[in-house]
Amino acid sequence: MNPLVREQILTIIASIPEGRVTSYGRIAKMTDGATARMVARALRDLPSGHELPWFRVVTSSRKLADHSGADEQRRRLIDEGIAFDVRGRISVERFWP
DNA sequence: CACCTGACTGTCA
DNA sequence: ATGACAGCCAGGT
Repeated sequence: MNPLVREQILTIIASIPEGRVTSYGRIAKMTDGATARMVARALRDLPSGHELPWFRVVTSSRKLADHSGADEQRRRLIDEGIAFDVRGRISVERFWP
């Protein structure tokens, strides 16, 4: 994918405040032409040891995306004060921007 | 080149 | 509310 767009995606994720989340689609719209799937791909391809708060990216339906790191993601979000309702959804007030 | 596969989404039954 | 589905499109086979 276009390296500039990739950089935009990572920069946006890096700026998500602690205790807040945002969706793949929202991030995509903030970039110059990326789609939600491209955001997902960019996250999947992250090297280990990076500093990005990847766990603050969730789906538009306010749930965690279906992937192998979902368990860790849930823990890390709970650790920073984000609550999940009985159906595994996050309150809209937690969304950023 | 054709076809398949997703860390997704908006729409609709 | 909930699930199915058609768009989506870069990468891999």
